[in-house]
Amino acid sequence: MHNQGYTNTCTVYDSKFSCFDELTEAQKELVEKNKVVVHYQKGEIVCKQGSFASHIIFLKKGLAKVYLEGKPKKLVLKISPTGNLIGLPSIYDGNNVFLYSAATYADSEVELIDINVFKQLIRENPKFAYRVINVLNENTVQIYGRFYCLTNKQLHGRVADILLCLANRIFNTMEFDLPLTRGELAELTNMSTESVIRVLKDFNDEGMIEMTGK
Amino acid sequence: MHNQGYTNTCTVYDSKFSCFDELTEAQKELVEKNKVVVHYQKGEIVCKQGSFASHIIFLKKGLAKVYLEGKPKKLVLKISPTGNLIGLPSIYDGNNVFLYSAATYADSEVELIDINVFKQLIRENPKFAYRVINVLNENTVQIYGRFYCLTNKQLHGRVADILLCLANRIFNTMEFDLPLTRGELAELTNMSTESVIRVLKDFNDEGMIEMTGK
DNA sequence: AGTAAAGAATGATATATGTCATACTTTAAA
DNA sequence: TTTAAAGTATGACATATATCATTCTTTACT
Repeated sequence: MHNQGYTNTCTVYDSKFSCFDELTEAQKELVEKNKVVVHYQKGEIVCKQGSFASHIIFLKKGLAKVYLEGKPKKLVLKISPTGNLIGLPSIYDGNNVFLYSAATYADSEVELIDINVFKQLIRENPKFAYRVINVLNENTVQIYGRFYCLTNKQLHGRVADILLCLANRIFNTMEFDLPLTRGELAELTNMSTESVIRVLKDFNDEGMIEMTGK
Repeated sequence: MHNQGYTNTCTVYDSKFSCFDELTEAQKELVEKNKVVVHYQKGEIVCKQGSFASHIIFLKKGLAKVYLEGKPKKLVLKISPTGNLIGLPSIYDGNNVFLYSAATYADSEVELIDINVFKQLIRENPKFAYRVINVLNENTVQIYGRFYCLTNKQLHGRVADILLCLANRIFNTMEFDLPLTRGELAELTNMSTESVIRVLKDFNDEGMIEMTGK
């Protein structure tokens, strides 16, 4: 095995923290009054990089990918499971724009919380703010690990990382039905579909994984 | 030209925000009392990834690179000029460890601020916390751009990005003495020294840049 | 000034990985 | 059930980029 970084390399970002439990009843009410629930079907775009960020997105149910737009291809930053916030980095003075796009991997339910309300909560509730900082930093760890992985590991390592990550964080078991196409895996690992196929075949041949069906 | 992302790709992270002006006099005093000033020579390590983060680092004077440790090579996350904080992502409950290493590019002066004092300030001054969030998010924009650049652009694009970035953010002019060796440029662009040399030569041959001396 | 060490330059070669073309298989839709 | 579309598989090939060996140049030290 080649290059081992010291850092975590998981793609799925599953936050330990929920900032909302730090809110007072009155503040929770404020959030309730200033949010909207929206349903998305699989594959739909939840927010678009560069567009005006009028709200923070709470993924109440579902699964989403968060990615940077780009030609010739996007770059997936992370997979966001249920319970995560999307759009936190848009809390940035002078430039209220989504830093990234997000799209659902499955039918999802989302709460849109007014960004100004969110900002107000930060400014009036320091514990909440502290939690938000924790969430942001947790996210940073994740992304840095992935940054290292995609820039310094090669095909086999990248695919192995993703598979392990999915097993640990999404399925919680080593045996699962892969709900992603090879093309989607390719997008996640920043490589070509053909390469994914070949690497998967190698793993299968070496007996590192078992594949049944597709 | 090949692949153009929509995102900023600069390596130098120069923050617009200083969180400290949001502090009260008493709080500023608290910081003064709980900080230590340390001098580093060029090339010295300011903080080490994985070590216990007992303090936040304020780069009072100098220039530093912030990078992830890794075999076979490190990954430079950003260049931090004077006035920036290093170690903010270590504010993360349960795991007070430096997420990255940092080393100076030049003789530098640094203020070490007790991390618990810093955390306390966040918890008791929401405006300060809000500023910290701004700084973190500003950093995130930067890193994401760089992430895209290093994963999806090729040699020539990456070198061009770095040169432009240095010109814009460090030297504020298009004509400057490059204080970095080809090897250091290679580290910044995540490529081999030889490739940097060749790309620079190409740029020179095409008349895109002028090189005099080394 | 002389010498060692570090950096720069360049060509030959190896390797990882993407691209393209084609065929096969599964899934979904008419 | 047939058909079309999407996904999977595989081989040949192209290309970007690293690696290695060697030489030349600059810098720094005694």
